[in-house]
Amino acid sequence: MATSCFAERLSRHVPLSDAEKTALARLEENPRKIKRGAMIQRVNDTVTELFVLREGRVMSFVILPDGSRQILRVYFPGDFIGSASTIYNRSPESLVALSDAVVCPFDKHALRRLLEEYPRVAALLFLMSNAERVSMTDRLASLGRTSAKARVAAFLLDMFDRLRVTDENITDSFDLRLTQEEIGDSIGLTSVHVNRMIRQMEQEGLISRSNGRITLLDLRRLEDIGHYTNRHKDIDLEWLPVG
Amino acid sequence: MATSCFAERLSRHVPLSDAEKTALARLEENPRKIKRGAMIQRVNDTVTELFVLREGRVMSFVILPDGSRQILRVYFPGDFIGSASTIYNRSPESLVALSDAVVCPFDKHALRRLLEEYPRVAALLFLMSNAERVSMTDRLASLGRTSAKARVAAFLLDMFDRLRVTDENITDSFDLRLTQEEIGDSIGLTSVHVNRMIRQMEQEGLISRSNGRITLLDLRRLEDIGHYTNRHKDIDLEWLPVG
DNA sequence: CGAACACTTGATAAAAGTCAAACGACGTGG
DNA sequence: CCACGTCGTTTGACTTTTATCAAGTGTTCG
Repeated sequence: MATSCFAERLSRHVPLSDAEKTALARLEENPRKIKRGAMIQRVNDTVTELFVLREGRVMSFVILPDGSRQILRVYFPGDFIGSASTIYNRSPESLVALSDAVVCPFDKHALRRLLEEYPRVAALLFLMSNAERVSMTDRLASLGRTSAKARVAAFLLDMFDRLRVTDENITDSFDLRLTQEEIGDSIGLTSVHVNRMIRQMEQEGLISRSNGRITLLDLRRLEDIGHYTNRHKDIDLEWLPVG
Repeated sequence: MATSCFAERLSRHVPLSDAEKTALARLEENPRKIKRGAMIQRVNDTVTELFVLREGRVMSFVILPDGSRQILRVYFPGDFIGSASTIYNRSPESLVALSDAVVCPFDKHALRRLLEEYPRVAALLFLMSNAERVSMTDRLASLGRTSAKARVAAFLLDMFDRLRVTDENITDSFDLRLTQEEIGDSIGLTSVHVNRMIRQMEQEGLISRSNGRITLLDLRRLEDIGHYTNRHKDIDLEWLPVG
């Protein structure tokens, strides 16, 4: 059976049958290498493809008329990208590789056939979609109602916990590999202010940095400052149809 | 066949078979009247129910430790509420009725059975979930990267277009039925500042008000100010499995 | 080596928040 | 039926937060 990044991710939550795994692996039959900074999808493009991200990092974002950018989500290996194009003709967001990456594009009709044949996978994707929605609402509350420092703390914790889902080795430090400008564009701040907040948190002993690697020194206090809740702990897939 | 608010909404996008309509109607077998201000679901409650909103308005929100509130979404009749509880044991958000309302609660296992029996409905729900996600990202960009005035404009347009999906009569005015504080809590502003923006937009001839009813006088300019895109126009459900 | 890029820091400006008070509408109970 | 209380809106004075601008300091990579 072909390896599948996506199946591997999903099977962390719930056991998959071999048939399901094989079907999911078919989505990743066409890996494509992408250079850092390359555009994978442009806003308003007519889109018929979705992607599984196999390696590297990708972001989705929009550019407003005044030139400012809002990063909507940072994707990690195993993530499913571009579900918006199942329902809209034109892409509501752009996709750019944040690092050299490998993405596996597949036609949206391939996804449809998958959902028809494997109702359990369909339900699982529905659930993942709902989880992503909750993740969005968490960030919405962060942007709408918390201070700059709280947003930075929450953002770091979110990246940390998402990376930890797939990488067992992470205990208290991780490579963020985002510029301070990119962090700012994710949480609605300028790079200058992000810098001030990071610096302040470093001085307070909340985090430390060495060449791009971030260490979270006081998780408890960071969670408190960021009003952060780790949602991954509460996931319950008992709801899914039985295999 | 029993009437179903939800089926009616979905069939605006795509034709449903009678069997599908009947199945959807079963979700609404237990209508429950709710008084304005009543709590339907509390954050962190163990939840096993989802809802279809039949009449009135409901909001989902979170309260941060400092007491401030972020409204996550305002729901209108025909909306499907609480999909987060399919995947989380404890509700990540609270639900309160903004007006007297009628909601139809159903067990989350009833949803699962529906998805198993009607794969097309499953796909449709997946799509609706993706549409809601895009709606969230639009608001994220609004909160993260636009001015107070832009946020108010975008918010009004969003409510306007969402109400128009189900109410043919709306041409340029609508009953918002939200306090300025609620608007502020939706878009990350204080009620005082919302008031100033609304007042300013009124003086500039962008909108007008009379006892709670809002008239959008210059849609073009409002869309421009709010960097607003009406997503409803671009929906394409050709992707769905054939009936 | 040098150009490009990211980070850092200070001075100043703009946007939005806070506090406080008054106004108006509405509904309810005496 | 009117007085009063509650709730939402409006307005002004002042404060805080964050953005903007500008100039410097690394760092990396061709």
